Amino acid sequence: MAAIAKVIVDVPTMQTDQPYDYLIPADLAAVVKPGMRVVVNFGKGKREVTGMVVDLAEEPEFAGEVKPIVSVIDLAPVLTPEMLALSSWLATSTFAFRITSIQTMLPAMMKANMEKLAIPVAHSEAVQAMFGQQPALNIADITDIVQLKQLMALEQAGEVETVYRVAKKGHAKHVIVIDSLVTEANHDEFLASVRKGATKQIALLDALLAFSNSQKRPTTTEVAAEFSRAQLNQAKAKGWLKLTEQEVYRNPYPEQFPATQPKTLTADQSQVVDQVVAAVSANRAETFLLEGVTGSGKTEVYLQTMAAALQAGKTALMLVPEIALTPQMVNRVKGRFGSQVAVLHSGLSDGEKYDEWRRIARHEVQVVVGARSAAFAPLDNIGVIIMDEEHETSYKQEDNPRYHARDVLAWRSRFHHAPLVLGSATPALESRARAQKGVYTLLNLPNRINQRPMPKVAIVDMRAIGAELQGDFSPALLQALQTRLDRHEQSVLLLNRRGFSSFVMCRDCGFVKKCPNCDISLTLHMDTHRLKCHYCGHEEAIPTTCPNCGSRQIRYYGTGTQKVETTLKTLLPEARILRMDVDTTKKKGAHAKLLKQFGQHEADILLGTQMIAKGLDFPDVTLVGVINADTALGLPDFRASEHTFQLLTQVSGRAGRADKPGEVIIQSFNPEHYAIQFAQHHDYEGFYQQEMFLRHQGDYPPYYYTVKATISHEDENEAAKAAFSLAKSLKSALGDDTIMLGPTPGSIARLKNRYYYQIVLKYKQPDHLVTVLNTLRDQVQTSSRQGFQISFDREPQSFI
DNA sequence: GATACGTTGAGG
DNA sequence: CTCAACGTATCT
Repeated sequence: MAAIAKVIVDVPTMQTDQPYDYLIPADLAAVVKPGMRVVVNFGKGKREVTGMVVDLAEEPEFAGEVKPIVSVIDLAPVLTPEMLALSSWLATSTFAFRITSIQTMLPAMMKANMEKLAIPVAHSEAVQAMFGQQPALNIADITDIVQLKQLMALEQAGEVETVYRVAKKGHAKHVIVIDSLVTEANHDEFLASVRKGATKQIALLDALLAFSNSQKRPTTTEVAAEFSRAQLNQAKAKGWLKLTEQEVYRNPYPEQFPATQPKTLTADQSQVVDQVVAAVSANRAETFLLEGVTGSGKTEVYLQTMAAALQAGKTALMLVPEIALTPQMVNRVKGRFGSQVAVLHSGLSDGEKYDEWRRIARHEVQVVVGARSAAFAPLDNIGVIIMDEEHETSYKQEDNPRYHARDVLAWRSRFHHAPLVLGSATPALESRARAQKGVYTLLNLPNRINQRPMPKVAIVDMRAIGAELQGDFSPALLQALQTRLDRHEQSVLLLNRRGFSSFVMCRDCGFVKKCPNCDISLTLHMDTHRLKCHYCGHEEAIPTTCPNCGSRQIRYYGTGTQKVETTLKTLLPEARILRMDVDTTKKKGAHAKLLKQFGQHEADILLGTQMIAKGLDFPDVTLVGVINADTALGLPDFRASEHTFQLLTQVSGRAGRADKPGEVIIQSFNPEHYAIQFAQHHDYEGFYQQEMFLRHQGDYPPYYYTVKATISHEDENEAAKAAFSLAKSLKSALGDDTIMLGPTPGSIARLKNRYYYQIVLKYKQPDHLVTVLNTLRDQVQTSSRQGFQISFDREPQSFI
């Protein structure tokens, strides 16, 4: 029997990011297993922390005193061996702490809260006055400063002790079910025992009789409006009913879903399904890139491959971007697989997430659909993994651990020997390039279902309009909107909010000032009134006239949805407008509600930001307008063209999904830009070729991997010095094939009184770099003074 | 992250 | 000399 447990403690710092040896007490010997959370003493004081058992051993590795485990939190492991291994890989590959990785795999509700308690040890008068009958005081609850000071004095005097304890949170939800014992036979007998005029009791008896007759077992909460708990308890004492406590799952989707039948596949679709299913049957961890135009029936392909995995007695995991996880989407999956489905996304409450998580862990479901974090769904025996809209940037987590869901899924695909399907109409360049190299198997769905044509895309040159421009609307777009209003058809208007007001553009010629060294747009800094390059640190004054055409119309560019809505209301007073942006969708369920309203034709125009580009399918939408296609193009981001192309293609696919032909109007200051040109012709492959050429020229991904190192300190000089010394060490440790940019000050150079500097590395050999960065990080931490924070972000989404 | 324990420096 | 204030090594 193992005597030692290797425990990762919940203290997320660099120095404690390693397993600690703890003695397993004899009475817990048979209980403690890897994957269980435990409570241990850590450090010198009486401090309890939670930890995760990651391994067992016969003998301690640590030479010093080994403390015993205080208690176990779980009765069964909450992490499978797979998840423990995954957490270890995640920590090293993202430079995150092991405990942080572990915590992202568990539902938020399982994160234990610590409470700091004051416990009396003497019985003095002062202690009596402070505590009264209470055995302990929770220090966090004490708001009175005077009381707090008294308590501190008592601790000094040794009359009070402070202790850290792990506070267990409420976990499973329980309901109390009412079993009626009232029958036709005994109803009158019970009635006779009740005092005359006791209307409530008589009503309760009648209700109970009704429950018996209809075989209903209501819960106490369901009848709370009519009968209080006190009344029910009394009735229980009289033998009218039985109360039983029952654990329930919170059901976030209580409605019944209309069952959907598998659709007949087109020849293209069957070919794709056959290839993936072959990999499922062969237990082959093959990665497929499914490139399918909007409307080509990718979802049906997903559903049928998942069905095949289930048929083989396996499970299926499907990731969808948060904003695409609409009720429409969920209905479709639940309709096909019914109660075998668990749904995980950020819209659920912590309790709901916990319950869905447990249903998965207990093997009660075979299919999981969810957003990014669902990549860690505790599914066993996975047969197929699907990632829809694989190019979506929301798959990358922007705080620690900075993982990309695609990498996590690839890991799990290898672990389970199950195929991974990456699907998109506009794959990320990295993915498409891997398919080119044969790392991924490329699958194509080039045609729309029912041979529907792609919508016609018109581009309006905003530079040529001048005085006829009304707000942000060209005459052509206004005219098209008016036509839809007359025909009682609907329109979708996209306002590209990316890069709002962060750069300077000429209103006359569309010129955007670029960095002379990096060929990347300069970012506007309002604090210093200068333009800066976030790659190399180049800086210059804001021009007053356009360097290209001499116009004075060069200014900050940007527009908000609210402003557009106001102009639109004056231009088209009879139009009913629905605005969808971060402001109007903040509340839970607001997103779904707005879409439903629009689906029921309660508005003529849906105006919104990127979020309207996905997951909506309305037959009456025949016009899609893009108010400003260019905003993202001005961003200091080498992926700007890619994102613009993806967004325009995506939103174009929203027009004319039914029998009515669709029209797309794109307003642009750069109509000849290749991203806009290729989007106009729905030409992903053309865009891919062109963009790859430019990436090659600029030494950008996918030709190079990238990593962003950020170093910060309270003192600006220290931060700068550390950044430059880090740069120096990097230069000597890395080969000539690594390109280093910076150090430059962070875009928000000061944040929470800390100064940030960053270095961007472009490199070819990922394994070597990970090793170098990991050792360097440890060196910086130990050899130099404290006060530094250093973090690495692999394949960052933003370089500013 | 929290703690005990070291080193400093002002006040007596 | 005392004590608090600050810095820092350590946690199994």
